[in-house]
Amino acid sequence: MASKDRILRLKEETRCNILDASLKIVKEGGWDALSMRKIADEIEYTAPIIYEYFSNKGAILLELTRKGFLLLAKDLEAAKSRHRLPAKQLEAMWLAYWNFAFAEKELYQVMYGVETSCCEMAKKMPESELPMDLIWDVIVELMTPIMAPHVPTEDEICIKYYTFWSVIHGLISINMVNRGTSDETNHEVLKTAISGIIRSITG
Amino acid sequence: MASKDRILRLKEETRCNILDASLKIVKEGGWDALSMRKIADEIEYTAPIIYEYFSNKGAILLELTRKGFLLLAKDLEAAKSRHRLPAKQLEAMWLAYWNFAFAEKELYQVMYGVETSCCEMAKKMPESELPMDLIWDVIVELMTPIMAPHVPTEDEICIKYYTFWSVIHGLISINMVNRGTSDETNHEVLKTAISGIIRSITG
DNA sequence: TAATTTATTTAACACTGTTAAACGGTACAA
DNA sequence: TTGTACCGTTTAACAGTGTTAAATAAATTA
Repeated sequence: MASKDRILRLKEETRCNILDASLKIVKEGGWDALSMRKIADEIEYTAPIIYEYFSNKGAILLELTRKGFLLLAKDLEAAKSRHRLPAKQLEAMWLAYWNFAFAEKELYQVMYGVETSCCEMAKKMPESELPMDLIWDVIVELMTPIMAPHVPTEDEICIKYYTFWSVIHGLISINMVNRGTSDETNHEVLKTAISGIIRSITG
Repeated sequence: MASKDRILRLKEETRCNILDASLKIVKEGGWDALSMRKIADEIEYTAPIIYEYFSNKGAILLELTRKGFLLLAKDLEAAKSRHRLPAKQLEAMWLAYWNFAFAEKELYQVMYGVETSCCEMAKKMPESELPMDLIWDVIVELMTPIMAPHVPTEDEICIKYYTFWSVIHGLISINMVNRGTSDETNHEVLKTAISGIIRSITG
């Protein structure tokens, strides 16, 4: 009877090994590098054995995604527990969110659909800077008369531009990946965010 | 000699056809559905001739990406030209950016690395709502004492949450696809954005 | 020890991107 | 006209992918 337990324990262990091996491969070579045969190699089995533990490759990704959400939630709770004031708690939690994204980059990618393999492309393409240049100019125009005769520095413009871009691109990707909220909420977020940043420039 | 021109014109046309066929396939079945053989089917050729026009599949994606940036730039310029005041121009341009993302969803995805195939996963996973719930609670706590005895509505909380989330997730994904800036700028954007939204709550 | 169940692998299928070789036809020189 | 060089195109193949069914090895049970 005890042998049954031992076997079950072993099965649970190799299941865990599969997940660990997967994450290891992804961390070494990105999500494109993850294949069933490579996982099998890593755990010193052949590929079909994996299907005894996961119905398909997607089930592995799903399990890693779940682990990611649990880990993130743990970090958020820890951050919250370090403060008493809600304002301080919020600040700490979003900072923890930020840190998690880069500490567990691969998990964050699969959790929220951030594709990095396409980044090589736009890097060597001058056209990719066109949108930024166009908006950059208008931000400069908006800042200059206010601060006259002080000319805004690169950094000052940069911060404003990335604040704009982040909130809008963020809302877009959230909606594309997860179907965020209602259209009304989206436009409310958009409008108040944009006018808020503009106000922060014009005083 | 004119036949040379005709041939060159035909070559340019099939090159264009390849790009059109690719975009058509992607719009019908997503980026995963795009394969060299399907493109060949669409233009009524066999796969290897595509390599006469593009060195590899990546070159096709790159060309579509370039088209996307040009199209977006055109939209931004058009939006700008419709206003005179820089503040109004900025507002219109970011709205145009937003509209472009959904009008040319597939192009936006490849331009900025937005992965949608993973969205099926997190949908049926209760853990994916854990982070939101944790932060949601703190936002409620932050809003309640201010508006007392008025209890904040679902919508009011939602707007604040998504504003937070958008700017932070946006900044994260922008940095992951390697279009980000310096660490100092990042943290400046983060800190000012977070404290700005908190101030917009606490008055 | 023999039979049966379980664990694991081998082989295969249908895909993928990509390349080399073969084929068909056209253009041009002898 | 014939031969040859070229060009466009296809066929065949390779290595890789996820996945499944069948064959085999190992362990357990009778």
